[in-house]
Amino acid sequence: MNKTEILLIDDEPQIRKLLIINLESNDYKIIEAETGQQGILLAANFNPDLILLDIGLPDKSGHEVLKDLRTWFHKAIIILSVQNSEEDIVKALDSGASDYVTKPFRTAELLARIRAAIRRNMIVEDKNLLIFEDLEIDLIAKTVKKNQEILKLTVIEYKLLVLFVQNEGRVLTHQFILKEVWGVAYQTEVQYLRVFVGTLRKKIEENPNMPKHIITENGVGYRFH
Amino acid sequence: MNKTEILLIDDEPQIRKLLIINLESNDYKIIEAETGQQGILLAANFNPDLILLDIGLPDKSGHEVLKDLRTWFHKAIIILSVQNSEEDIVKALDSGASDYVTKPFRTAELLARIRAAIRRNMIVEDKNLLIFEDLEIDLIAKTVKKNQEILKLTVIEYKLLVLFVQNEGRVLTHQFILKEVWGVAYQTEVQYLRVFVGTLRKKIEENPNMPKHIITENGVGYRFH
DNA sequence: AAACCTTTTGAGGAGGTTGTGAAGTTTTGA
DNA sequence: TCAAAACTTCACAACCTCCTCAAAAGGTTT
Repeated sequence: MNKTEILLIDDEPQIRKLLIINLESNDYKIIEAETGQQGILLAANFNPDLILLDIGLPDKSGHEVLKDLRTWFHKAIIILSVQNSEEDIVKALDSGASDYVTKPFRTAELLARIRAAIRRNMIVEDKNLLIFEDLEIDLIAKTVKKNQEILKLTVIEYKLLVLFVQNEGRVLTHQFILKEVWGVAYQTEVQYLRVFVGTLRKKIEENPNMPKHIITENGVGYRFH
Repeated sequence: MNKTEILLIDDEPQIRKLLIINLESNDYKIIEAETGQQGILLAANFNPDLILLDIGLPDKSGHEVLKDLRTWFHKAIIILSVQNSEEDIVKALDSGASDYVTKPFRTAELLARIRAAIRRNMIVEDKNLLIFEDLEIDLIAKTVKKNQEILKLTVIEYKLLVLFVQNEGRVLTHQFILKEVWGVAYQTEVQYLRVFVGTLRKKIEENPNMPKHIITENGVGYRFH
């Protein structure tokens, strides 16, 4: 039988040790990471059932790691933190954290929250490889292929495409896209969007004049199909 | 528009009041229950998107209410409690609670946990589709299909159609439609409406001369069927 | 049935939106 | 550090949407 895998991202060895003892005795398989960078890498390789993420990491803010993971990792992520500030909790939950537990935590409660989070996982199937006819987007490897050939996309082009494919069929307003890709401060810069939709179409569309993937919704925004 | 509905089961009036003010200002619709029995009844009637359940209820232990609800209610249930005992938390989570928040709670955190729980609901939830014979309107994706083919509607045409379908069977006066679609200042511009009903019919009707969806109510307005 | 009012339909133009090439500016990577 | 790549900004042509007007068709009332 396959054990449930948990990826533990935390820089403090003593905390890791404590958690590993507890988790292993509850029949979980643990993968350890000391840094956010390493954590992201291991998450991609092992595709664990749950991630325990310490928000106070040395290399990268835990919040950034969380956002990064959430672009393609759809299973449970529980935040561990010495921070108990409301702001931090709200930020983490709104970035897609499944739960937020403050250190020092009570072991039985943490285990119960892990069980609850894993129970909810069941429903979510992960979709890390998205295929649309001639297009193939691998969210883990962060690569895009058109007819089996790898395309070279810039950072913004890639973000834009991921936003589109994750909202396939839905009409996305200019403002929404700008907010998601560039940030809240850029919500009025519709021209950026036009330029980048143009370059993206040139790369992903068979015939950029007659786009079949990125459809213009006049006066509103765009829709991906 | 459809607001997210939250069922609040708590016997303390002042807590209810506090929560209702906060939740309503965040655009949720609240249903109140004072007892567990009443809560179960209202949950069955309203099928809310989330339940906030006080574990310390007078009539029935909250744990029993939780178990009862979970036999058929599969959306989010967040436990509120003055109890902070680990045993209680573990018990609630293992009985199927989505989250456990101790009183006194911090409002922003509770709101974030509510958002997180509702976000997870979404995955299971079916989409908001309106179907009228050959017509299919997806209010979330903002797309309209006729015989499975996506139609290209302008902003005004779409607004007009949504207004019609949301008032199916009802006679809508010219003034009402103009007010809703164009704004209060346009209530006398009946001609706008006539022209747009014309273009909309061309797009959605099988035979625009013999419309079966948008029916003219002479001298009054239109009716959708 | 005639007169009057309401609705449908089509054409055309004003004004706004979109796409695109190219010129600046900043960032990235060797 | 420098060159290349990526991003931002601009200008303008092409396009689309909405409104206007007018004529024709359809309904209602006397």
